[in-house]
Formats: sequence, C-alpha cells, structure tokens
Amino acid sequence: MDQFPTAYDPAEIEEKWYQRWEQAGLFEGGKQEGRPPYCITIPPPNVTGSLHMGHALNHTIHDIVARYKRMKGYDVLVVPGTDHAGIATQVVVEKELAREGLSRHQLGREKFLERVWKWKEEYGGIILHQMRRLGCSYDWGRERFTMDPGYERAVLETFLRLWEEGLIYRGYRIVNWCPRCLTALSDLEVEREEEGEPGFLWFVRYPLLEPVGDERFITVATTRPETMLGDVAVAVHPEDSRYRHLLGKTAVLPLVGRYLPIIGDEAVDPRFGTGAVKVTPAHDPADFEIAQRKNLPKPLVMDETGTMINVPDRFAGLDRFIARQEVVKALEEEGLLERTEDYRVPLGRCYRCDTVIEPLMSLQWFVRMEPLAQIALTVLSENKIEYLPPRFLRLTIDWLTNVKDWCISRQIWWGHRIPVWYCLDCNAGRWQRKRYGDEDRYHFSEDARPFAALTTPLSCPDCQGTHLGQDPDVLDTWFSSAIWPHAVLGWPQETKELSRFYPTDLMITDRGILYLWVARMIITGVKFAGDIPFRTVYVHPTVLTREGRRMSKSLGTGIDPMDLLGRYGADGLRLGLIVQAEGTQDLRFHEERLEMARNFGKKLWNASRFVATALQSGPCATWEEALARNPTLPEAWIRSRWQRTVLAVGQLLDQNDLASAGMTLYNFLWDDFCDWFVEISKPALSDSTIGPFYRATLRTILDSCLRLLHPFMPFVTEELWHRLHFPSQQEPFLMIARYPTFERDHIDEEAEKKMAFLMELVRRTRALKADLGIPTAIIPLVFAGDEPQRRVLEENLWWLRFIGRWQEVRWVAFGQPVPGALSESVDGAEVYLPLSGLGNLSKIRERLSRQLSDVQKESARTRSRLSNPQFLEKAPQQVVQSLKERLAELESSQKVLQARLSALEKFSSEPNPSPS
RNA sequence: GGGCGGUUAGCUCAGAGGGAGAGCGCCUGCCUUACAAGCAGGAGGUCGCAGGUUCAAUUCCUGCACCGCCCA
Repeated sequence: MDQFPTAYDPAEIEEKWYQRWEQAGLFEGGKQEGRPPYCITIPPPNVTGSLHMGHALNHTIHDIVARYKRMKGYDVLVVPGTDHAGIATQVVVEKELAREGLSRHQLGREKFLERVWKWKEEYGGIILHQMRRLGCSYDWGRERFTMDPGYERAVLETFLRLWEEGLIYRGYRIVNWCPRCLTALSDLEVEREEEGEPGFLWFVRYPLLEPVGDERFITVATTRPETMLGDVAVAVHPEDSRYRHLLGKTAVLPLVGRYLPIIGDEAVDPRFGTGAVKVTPAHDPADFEIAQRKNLPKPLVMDETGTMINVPDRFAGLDRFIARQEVVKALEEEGLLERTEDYRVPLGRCYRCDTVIEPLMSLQWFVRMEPLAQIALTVLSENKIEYLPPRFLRLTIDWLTNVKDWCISRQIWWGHRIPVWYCLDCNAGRWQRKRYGDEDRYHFSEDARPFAALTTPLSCPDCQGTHLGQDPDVLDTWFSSAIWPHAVLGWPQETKELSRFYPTDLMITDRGILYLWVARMIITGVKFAGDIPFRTVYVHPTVLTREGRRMSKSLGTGIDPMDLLGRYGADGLRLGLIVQAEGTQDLRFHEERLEMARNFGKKLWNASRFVATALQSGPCATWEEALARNPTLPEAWIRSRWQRTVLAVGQLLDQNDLASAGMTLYNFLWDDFCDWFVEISKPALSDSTIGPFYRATLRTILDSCLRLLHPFMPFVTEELWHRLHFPSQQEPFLMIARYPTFERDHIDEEAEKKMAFLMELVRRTRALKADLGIPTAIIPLVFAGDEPQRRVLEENLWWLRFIGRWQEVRWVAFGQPVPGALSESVDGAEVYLPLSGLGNLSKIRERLSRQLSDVQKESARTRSRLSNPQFLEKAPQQVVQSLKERLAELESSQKVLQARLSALEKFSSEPNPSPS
C-alpha cells in the first residue's frame, strides 16, 4: 500500500481526480445504450458571469443528482452551456471599449460584434471552469452557447414558426427603457428598491377652463413633473365624491396650454396625492392603459435618450432631469405649484448600468401569449410536470392564467437579430435612417410591411426589388433560452439525443426565474418539440446572507464561492452547502456548516486511515466468510445500522431531500461507525478468532459508505476508495461504481436493542465518573440485572471493559445492598460503581434531584391524564395502555432515584467508604 | 391591495394529533497509539400571540402580530 498521509490536502486530489475522470470519458452521456437515460440541461448562466453562491448551490444539487443516478445505473447526460446575455455582455464589452476611448457606434455594428465574440472566446468560459472545480460531472463535449450556429438556427426557426401562426406582432407599448443602453429591458433586468428612492411629490394646479363655483383649479400630484408636458387628460376615480362634479369638465395644461378632459377611470387610486392624476399615456404604463380605454392620443415628449422633444422651446432638447427642474421652476413662476412633499419614489434602475429606467412608449415586437399559455396550462393541469415544492405549480398556473404579451425586441447589437426585413421601395415613406454616432439605424414606422425569413433574403417577395432593410432589433435573450432543453439536444433536427433524452428529467432552478424562463420552456417544449421539456421542476432555496439579506455584489454582501472552495475544498463546500438547503426555506448561509463538512471530510480520512492500518495488522476474512459465520453483537448491530442508512439515504435521494440524505450519512459515519464500531473493533482486531471478521466488516461498510457519500463528496471518497483497494473494486473508478442497495437480511432489531442497552450502560457509567471528576479512571463495576441482561453483558465484556474503562464486573442479586457505591439504572438493570475514594458528589446530587423532580412532574401529569374518564373512554386502547406502562416506569424510577439520593446522603456522611 | 412562505434551543433549521430533535455555538474534563478540524460528559426550549376543534394541540382550524418573497 502507498503511504497514507496523516493530513488530507483537498487541492491536490481534486485536481487529479477531475482530470482522470474526464480523460476516462466518464462525464460523457449517451454512450450506454443498454441503460435507461437520465438527462438534465443546466440553466445556462450568463456568459459574462462568474459563479455566485446561488450557482454553487444549484450546481451542487445538479451534480449530486447526476452522480447518484449514474451510480444507480443510468446513462446520465448533463448538458452544460452558457447564455449570450445580450445586454450584460454588450455592456461589458462597451466598458472595455470605453477604456480605449471608443464607443460601439464608432466601431460600427459588425466590428463591434467581432469584438464581443473575441471577448466571449477569451473570458466566456470562466463560469464553466468554476463548475469543474466544484466537481460537476457534465458532458463538456456537448457544451452549448445560445449563439452557436446550430442554436441560432433553432432560435430563428422558433421565431419563424410563431410568425407564421400570426403570434408575433409589432406595436407601441410602454416598456422599461434604459436611456443609456438605448434598449427595452425585461422586468427582470430592472432593479427596484423595495421602499422606493428618496424624491418628491409635486402638487400642481391645473386651471379649469371655466371655473366651477369657487373652484378655479384641479390639483394633481406627480413625481415626474417633466412628463406633464405630454399630458392628455386629468383622471379621477369615478366614485370619488370630491371630484364627481368635475367629470366632463376641461382643464388647461400649464406651460403648454393644451385642453385636458377630466375623466373618470377605475384605475385611479383616490388615496394617492389629491385623488386626481395627470394622464401621460406615452410615459406611464397605467396612463397608457387609460388612454387605450378612453381612446386618447399618446404624444411622446421624450426621445430614446431621455431628451425632451415635441415640447415648448424652453424645454426642448433638455435632458429629462434638467427638464424636471425647469418645469418645476416654470410652475413656480406661474404660481401653479401648490406644494412639494418628500416622497419615496418607486424607481427602477438598469441592472447593468444603474441608469434610471424610463417607462417609455416605443415600437416593439411582441409575442401573443394567450394561446401559447394555454398549451402550458393544459399539460400543467394534467399534472404532467411535478413541481418541488408543489406550491410553485400553482403559482406558475396563476402566472400563465394572467399572462401578458411578451416584449421580445431589444435595441442592442449583441444577440439574435430579428429575422424580419422590409422592402425599402414598397415601404417608401414608412422608414427613416437615423444616425447614432457612426451607426445607421433604420426606423420602420408602425405601418411598414415586414416579412420574415430564415436566411437573408435577396429580394422583396412582392416587387422583387433588392433594396431591403433588416429590422435593427435583436431578440430578448430569454427568447433563445426559452427553447434550451430541446435546442441543446439538437432541435429542429431529429437527433438521436433528442429521441433518447427528451423529455429531460429534472430542471433545477431558483424560483426567481420560474415564470420568465421555466414557464416559457414548457410552452416552447410542448409546442415545438412535441412534449414537456422536463418531468420535474426542482426549486431550491435562495442563498441569503447570514442576516437574511440578498447576496449581491453591489450591496457588498456577496461571498465568492471560489474563495470558500479554496478554504474548505470542493467536498466541504458541496456538503456544507447542501445540508443547509433544507425544506422550502431560503438559506441563510453560515460558513460554520462548511467547517462542519470539512471536519467531516477529515474524520472520514482518518477513519479510513484507521481501517487501512487495521487491514494490514492481520488477516482479513472475505465478506462471504464473515456472512457465513454467526456475528458478534457489535457486528450484527453495525450491519443493521448500516443497512438502515443505505435504505434511508436511497429513499431521501429519490425524494430529492438531499440535505437529509447528507446528514443521515454524516450521523451514521460519525456516531455509529466511528464513535462506536471503530472503537469496539480495537480490542477485536488483536483477537485472532474474530479479528479477521472485524476487518471484513470494517472494510465492507467503509467501502459502502464511500459509495453512498460519493455524490456529496466526490473527491475525497474517490481518493480513499483507491487508497483502500477494496476487493469489490470491479470498476476503475468509484464515480462509476454501483450505488449500494438495501439488503434487508442485515436488519437485526434484536441486536440493535441489545446494543442500545449496552451503549446506554457505558454512557451512564461514563457520566457518573464525569460528575465525580474521574472520567478516565479505570474502576470496578457491580451489576444487578435479569438473566438475559447478564448474558449479553458477559458476552460483550471483552469490548465493554475497553470502551467503558471498567476494571472488573461483579454480579449481585437485585436489591442486595452495595455499600460505598453509586448506582445508575438502565432498562431496569442496576449498575454500581464502588468507590475507593471520594470525588465531588455535589454534581451527582444536583443531577439526581433534577431528574427526580422531572420524573415527579411527569408522573403527576400522566396520573392526571389517566384519571380522566373521557380519556380512558375515547382514546385508543393502545395509547391508554402505553401511558399506563409509562406511569409504572416513572413510578419505579422515582423510587430508584429517591433511594439513590438517600444513599448518597449516607455515602457522604461516611468519609472513607470501602468498596465491598 | 391580492397571493404565498415563515415564526421550535444562543444561531441556522428538521419534526410530528398522545413522552421536544439535529448541526454549530456554549460549559466541564481529557494530547486515551485513526482523528485536538478530535474524544468524553453537560447545560439550554410554557414550539410568535389569542381564540376554536378534540379525551388530548407545539402539531389541525380561525384571527392577530412580526419577518420575507411574488403579483398589481
């Protein structure tokens, strides 16, 4: 055997085994036709990203499941990949350019895209590399990127099919607009402070065209006064008695002079401000809706850069925030500003550049969602997809039921360009060319006639003209990730991957993208790939800080998992993270759990080192020989406990309760195996009769536990498995060894009961000695018990003596006084510690009194319950019976405790008791 | 405003209609020949509050409070 180092260095072995696994092709899926397929496609992270704690947990789960299924005999395929992350990536490269004093417009679209690709080739692999360090056993040969040529084909195909069904349209809507990135953003790309940001609420008087009684104004409140220049109405709640008499009257827009009808609309919140609001359809989503309902015009007063347009000269060309100040100043001058209040303004900010988002009406492409949502609702209502935890199914159904149309266009360059063209001749007058720096951007008006094509068309299908202009927009990144599971398997081609691995089995994700991503995958999967994309959606907890706050780089609350990995090893990070991910709770990350996991790795290492040494210390029986023989009690016990662990871990993993599975292994290995069986085996190993069989048991159970634990801690288990050279090693790697299966024959309740008795005996005598302050002393023992107890004690004295530090054991009959001794009772048996000298008795007295009072309280409670006639009548007989038995036990132990206490008094009055 | 989740030991969390659990932390004693990242022993909780159902509620129901998330 190689030298077995006393210390265990994760860094070295992790690197080594990952390379060997990969070289041996163990990560590759789809190579074992004879086995049932099991497939997961990972949620593709942003190509610009690096691993954060959420990813670390997500991929720990992925890999535990993948390794478990592989060892269970599945042909496992995990497809990794990255998402091109349109805006995020574009911004990163733009920043790089800015450092060179360049802008993307100076470069031009094509050159800029070349730069982004170059950047992607250089840095885009970082996050996948970090997954490798975590130990992820993914099929790297099948890595996909959402802008790969094949994938792009699938994206365009999807667009075209939706187009042909008339599910894609173009129109004016309010979108989240970033005036710096010059693009629309999805809700997910907008960050909002829960409480809003500090700002003001301005109360502005709008003069009435004709006074109504004494009233000459209607006052509206607004947080964005500059947008008033685009007002088309004043609205109040139709039931609002304060304003009912003004409905149908006309106000005059200050600074502009436009006439504004005063209208009633249910959407107005009477509690906001004065209850009267200005209606600015092109710059507010709620106002847009009102304008739709009431057929009002929607004038734009701001362009895409946030500059004021179509406004009086005084404000034209001003930036929106300057314009705000100017408008307020002008209102003051005209005496129309009633007052100003401090106010928390609900603002959105661009998640990439932090610019304040402008709700802006703009011409965008949309997917008509209602008919598509129906597809998903059908499969969900048929329970074809299991959600864990199940409540997320209902939330998804709710979302789909009230789904809104999906804005899929983005005004950026990096992404899948929308495959739509316009004939410049046929659409003469419906387009204009605008210059942004060096960029020519075509703007096609709403009534321009587009056509879609999979590849760049050469001529107009109508006039055969060749002056074509492509729509400048690219698709929302989520449009391409919505087809991820079937697209990575080769769709639209009918690949053998698709037929073998689709539908996939598991989608592991955070709840944050349940709607924007998971629900959409279900839609496209069913619609285009003909079946659900995955059978189970596993929603794992969100990783929070120890204080329960979100982890984010900008808040400075983020923790770098790679740093943790360096300090605790990949195994420590994995186990330490997964045991925190219990239930449906969010996970408040505690580094202490990583410490626990790392200590456990060390414990496992040392236990294995012990077993290795033990195997060298004498002959080892084969497992078959060990089974053929009548086992000693500790052997029968540990086998039984071991099999219960095998059973529990398997069941827990099948239920995706990875945290409990991990802790079950932790507890068995640490408590039962290390603390008891390894200790018991020490005296056994030097015995030539049973030594060989103990070696066999140590070896077999350790082998089994390394297998059980491998999905959680792949590196250290693989290393140890090779160091120990188990005879069971038919496979070249633990990673592909067979996962243990439950063997009922080893379950031995009798042995467990007997061992529980002996273990308790050991614990009680140890506690007694600890209370006396002589924990390590080797002392004699007197025992009074029934025949079976006496027999089991006698048969096991060889190790009990060692483990309990008992000198000798003497037998007495029940009730026979043992002078000068302290006693404890276990299961009705009495054990006495005759003492030659006095330790400190106060602790014992304290403990006895506490126990006595506990028992007294408990028996009083039990007695009163048993004296309740209704309880006796209505409760199940079983319950009544067990309570009666319990009362008897309590009463007898009460007597024993009392006797022991009074003996103690006597004991302390004899200064020098001599052991009898 | 609507919906959902949570409230159990100092911390993080399991649990179950009839005797309160784990890990970490804490206290005490130990370098006992696998392991001090360890071993042994120990302390610590009217299970958020108020009602209700039940022979029996920390567990089921209702309301409330507080924390968090999602949607508007």
